[in-house]
Amino acid sequence: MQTCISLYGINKRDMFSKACEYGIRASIFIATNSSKGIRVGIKDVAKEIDSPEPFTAKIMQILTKNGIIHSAKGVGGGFEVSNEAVKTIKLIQIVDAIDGDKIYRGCGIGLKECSEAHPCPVHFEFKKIRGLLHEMLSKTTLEQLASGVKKGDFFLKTLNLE
Amino acid sequence: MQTCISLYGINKRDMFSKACEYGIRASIFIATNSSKGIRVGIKDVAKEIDSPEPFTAKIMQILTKNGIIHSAKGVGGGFEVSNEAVKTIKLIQIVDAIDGDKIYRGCGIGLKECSEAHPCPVHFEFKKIRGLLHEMLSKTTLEQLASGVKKGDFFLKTLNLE
DNA sequence: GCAATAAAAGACAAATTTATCTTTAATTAA
DNA sequence: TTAATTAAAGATAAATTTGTCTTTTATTGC
Repeated sequence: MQTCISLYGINKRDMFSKACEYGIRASIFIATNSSKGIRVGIKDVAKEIDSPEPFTAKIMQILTKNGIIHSAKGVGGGFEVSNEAVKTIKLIQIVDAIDGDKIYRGCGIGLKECSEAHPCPVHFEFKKIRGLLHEMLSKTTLEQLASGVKKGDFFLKTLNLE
Repeated sequence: MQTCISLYGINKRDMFSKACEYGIRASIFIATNSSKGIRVGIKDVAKEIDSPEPFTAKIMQILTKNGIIHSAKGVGGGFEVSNEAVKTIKLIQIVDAIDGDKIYRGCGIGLKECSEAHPCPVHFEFKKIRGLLHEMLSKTTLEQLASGVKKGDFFLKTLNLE
């Protein structure tokens, strides 16, 4: 008979949604190719970032509508990020477009109204974390991330997929 | 005709799952009462933290199984946290039991393997955020949170629930 | 023991997120 | 102008998370 300690995570929750994770990885991959003047198709994207193709296509549509990436139909078409855009696009724009801003603005324990005047019990500690997250997302450009991948310092998928 | 900038969040995502938010709020509420020697029933809990009663009951079961709160059936029964437990139980135990540890351990953009040796593009920046989150969750005790609520410094629900 | 109380457990349903498939529209090249 | 290519759009399906309801089990007071 055991006292039953720790059943571990009924939910297996990441910081960002799957859609957002794919969106970030895809944007970076597209950016690395755009700098070489190469447009990439949805097949390449899904293959390179190890994501389900049709779902990834949907996310590409959202990113395109939000002006984060550009798409071209037809022969030789595909996705790209302009040389100017890659410098100005920030990670936060991708997150906002897919997961919204609650992760770095909302209350940690879900209160609709949570402020200095009416704080939840974790408000002041969470403020620091949200602040750091917000700062990081606002500062990081697609170019920074893409250049690291191009140099081979960073990776967009695991080598041995299980 | 408009260029269509920012559709905003196809997902509306919080830092923690609803289940986890309810679990934290409920635990704090129970703790504030236990310190006064009062057991609270599921009805009181749901009412006080403004959550759906049956769903909250499920979460209470998880917290009970994980030894975070204690439950007593029958007349005069309900939920409580012992005076010793309230001092030792950390926020991280509630998060682990419900959302698991990926939020403060997993890769920010969903790589199965992401480490110093094989880092994703946001690895080093995310490490700081995850670290701060982990530190905060590990340090914060139920007692700290409950005492703030008892003193009236912190709140577990909004005043005007539209 | 019996009734009342209250949580546990299990089955089920709704909503959201993730994933897939098919059809349509746009573009290019011949 | 036609065929090939490629993303967009729309419909649908599966999985997960959230939420509800009913039945069972344990405890208390009488």
